[in-house]
Amino acid sequence: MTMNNSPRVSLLLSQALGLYRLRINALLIQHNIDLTSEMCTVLRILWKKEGRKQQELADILCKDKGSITKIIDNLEKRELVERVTDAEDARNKNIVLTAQGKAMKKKVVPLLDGFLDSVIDHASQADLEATRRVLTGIIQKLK
Amino acid sequence: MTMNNSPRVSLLLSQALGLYRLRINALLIQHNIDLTSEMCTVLRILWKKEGRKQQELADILCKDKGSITKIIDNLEKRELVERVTDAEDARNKNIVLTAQGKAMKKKVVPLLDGFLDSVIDHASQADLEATRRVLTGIIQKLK
DNA sequence: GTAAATTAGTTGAATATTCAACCAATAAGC
DNA sequence: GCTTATTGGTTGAATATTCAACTAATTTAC
Repeated sequence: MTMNNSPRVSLLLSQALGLYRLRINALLIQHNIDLTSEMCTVLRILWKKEGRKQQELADILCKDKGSITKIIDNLEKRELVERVTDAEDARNKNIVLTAQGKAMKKKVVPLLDGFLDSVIDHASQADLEATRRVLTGIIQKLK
Repeated sequence: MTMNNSPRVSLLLSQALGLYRLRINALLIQHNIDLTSEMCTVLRILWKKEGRKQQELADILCKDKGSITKIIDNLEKRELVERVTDAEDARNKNIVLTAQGKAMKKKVVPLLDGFLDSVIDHASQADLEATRRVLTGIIQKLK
């Protein structure tokens, strides 16, 4: 008789992501940064390339556009980004960074990168590659 | 010069889990099952071993006890579980399944298991083991 | 044995998420 | 050129999540 006691990948995903959010939010509060894990994820995309429209952000993050509307609301409330209606196509709103939003990058990126690296420093490169391969496959399949 | 374009594991996690929830919720609606992905996760634990207390559920799922309170509220509203105050220690509430809650197992488990297996059927056993190893390590580290 | 500390659960506020319904702007079809 | 379809964004309802403050029950310390 063969036993399969491996926990479901989906369960591990849910546990790991929940803990990530928890620790990242605590880390941000600890450094007096008024942001959440999710707001940082959106900001990181904008820090790479500013002026993306909301639907692009939703596509990149595999989220509903309504979700993005509310995160942008919260970022705008903190005066880190602004919505700029596209001159070419007035349906689009391009999200641009304010000076404050740009300045935040220097504080947040090193902090989060350091943390995120430390979380996976126990794993071998081969295992990390396998993990990325599996997760990417899952994402492709579900998208 | 070496380039590292690997996406962050944390980002892949967030994308994959979001898509899982999306597809599972759609699958449940499609089969006229009035449950969410999260409710199923809690039910699956109870189907394995009934009568757990809320704090145990929170520990297993790495969630805040407030989260569990609300999921149990929703399961109770659907008359699938009941809170039974422990006779030994009146602080604990043991969550037991109703007849309906037990019956639901036959419908939900094969459906979800089939789906969850299909999502990872593209991956090799070795890659899946590596993925479980990495995720388990992350969970240990963050807990 | 009573006071203090701990543990289990609930509640309300803030954020996140999806969905469906909606509005506005643009694109396609005829 | 109009009508229709599509696309981008917002909104409100329902659920999920955490946190901090709270209540109630039990345990620990003296």
